[in-house]
Amino acid sequence: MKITTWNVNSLKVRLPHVLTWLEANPVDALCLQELKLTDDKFPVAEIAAAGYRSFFIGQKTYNGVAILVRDGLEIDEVDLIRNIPGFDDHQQRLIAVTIAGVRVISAYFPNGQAPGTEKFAYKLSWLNALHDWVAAEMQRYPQLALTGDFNIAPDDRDVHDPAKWEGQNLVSPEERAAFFKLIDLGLVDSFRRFEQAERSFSWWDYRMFAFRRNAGVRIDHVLLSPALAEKCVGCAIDKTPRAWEQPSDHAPVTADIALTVPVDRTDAALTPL
DNA sequence: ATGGCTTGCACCGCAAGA
Repeated sequence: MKITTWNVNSLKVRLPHVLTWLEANPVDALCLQELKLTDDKFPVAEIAAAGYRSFFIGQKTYNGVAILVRDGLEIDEVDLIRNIPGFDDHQQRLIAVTIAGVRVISAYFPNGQAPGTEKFAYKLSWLNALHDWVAAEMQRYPQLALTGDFNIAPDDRDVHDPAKWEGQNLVSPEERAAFFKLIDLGLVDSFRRFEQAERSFSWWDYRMFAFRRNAGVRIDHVLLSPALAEKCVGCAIDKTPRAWEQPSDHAPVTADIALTVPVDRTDAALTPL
């Protein structure tokens, strides 16, 4: 089972990239963030034509998350969750669906702007609510993947210039503490389970030729519960779509889990090559 | 040096992202 997270920075603009990428990378679940569109504008038909079912929660201009699920995979519709239960939030930042018994969460963590700001306080309270909800979810679903744009670079290795970034948004001690509080639940950063190239990042600023200089940060993550982590055989950042024309500023991150997911053959479209 | 791009919205400049 392959699970990918990708902040697309407007699904309207990036739909061609998503479809092209999916054709080359037919993952089981594609978690998207920053849709920046209302639900009535979600491209359900185009994504269905590509062989995927869409689960989403959007809003105008900002935020919005989705999970695209490959046709034929078994989904529990009953426990579809939109946003963090009990956390009063008008920003659409989280969706969860259970795919063949695997709880998959697509989350767009608040950016936070800068430590000390109101947005930063919102980020920390959102992180706190997420923690408590995920803790409960892990009891219900031993196989759980928390994916998304975390807007947190957990380690200095995840920052192109740690000295320059020290104490700033995305790397502050408070944000990193919240990240490791999630890790303390037993979640595993799948990317770090494997040997990776130095200076591996998932986001590069549009400005100052940041991608060309590889001046990035690793803020997009796939965290896995112990039951999934022990079956995880790889995790990789795909930089190729970041080099396409009019790209998202984020790259997709894919975890490969050695799990055979039951496929409903009557439903699965066997598309000719 | 808070600039530097990109997006959406709304109206020709702004907020927000990270």
